[in-house]
Amino acid sequence: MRMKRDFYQRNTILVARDLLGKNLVHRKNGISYIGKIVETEAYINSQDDGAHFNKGLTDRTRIIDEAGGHIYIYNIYGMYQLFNIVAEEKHVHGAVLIRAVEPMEGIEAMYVNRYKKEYSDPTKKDIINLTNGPAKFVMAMDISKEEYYGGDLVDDKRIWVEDAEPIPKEYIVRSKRINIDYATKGKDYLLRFYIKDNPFVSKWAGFYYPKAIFI
DNA sequence: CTGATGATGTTCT
DNA sequence: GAACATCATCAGA
Repeated sequence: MRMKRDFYQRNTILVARDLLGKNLVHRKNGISYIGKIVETEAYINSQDDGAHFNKGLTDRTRIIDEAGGHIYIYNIYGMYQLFNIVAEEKHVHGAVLIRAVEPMEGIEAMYVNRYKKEYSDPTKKDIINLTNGPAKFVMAMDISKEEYYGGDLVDDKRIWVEDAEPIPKEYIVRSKRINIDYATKGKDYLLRFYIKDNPFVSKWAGFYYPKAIFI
C-alpha cells in the first residue's frame, strides 16, 4: 500500500528513519522499478547549517514549503541529481535525502540505465554498484528532476513509496551525514540512517560508522 | 582493498 | 567566481 500524507507530515528525523525498508516504486516505459530504501539522511531546519534551506527558500528549494510527500530533486556537481522527500506539514521545512536503495524489481533495466549497454551476466559488484549511492539509484531507476521536481508521492500515478514491514530497531544504525564538511554545527548531527549490514549502503573512505545508536 | 584526481554545470555570492 | 548532500577511473599496495 502506498504511503499516505500523514506518514510524511511528521518530524523529519522520524520520516527519515521510518523510510528505511520501504519500497520506492517508479513505473516508466512499461518497466516497474522497485528499490528498497536502505539509507537516508534528514535535513531539518534553520538550526541545521547542512541543509540547503537553512537560510530560507530559493527557487531551487521552494518545494520544501509544501506539504510532506512532495519531491525535491536538485542538481549537484554539474552532472548528477539527488532525490529528496519533503517532510513536515506545509510551511514547515524539512527534507529527507534518499542515499541508497536495494534493487527489488527492474534490475535488468537498471543495468542498462547505469552502464549503457545490454544486460549480460553481471558480477555481484556490478549489481551493488547499480544503486549504492544517491545519484546512482536515481540514474538506475530513470528518475529525473525535469519529470518529478515538485511531484507528490501521495498521488502521482508514476512514482510512490510502498509500505513494508518496519525494520527492527536493532538493524537501524544512526550516524553523521556524508560530505557536509561545509557545515559547522550540522556536521556532527546524527541524521543519517541505514540498515545494518545491507550491502547497498553507500560507503566512503572514513565515513562508515558501524556503531549502532538506537532511538 | 585504499586514497587521489578530474569531470562538469547549476546555484548562489 | 566559488562551491557543491557525487561518481568513475586510475595508481599503488
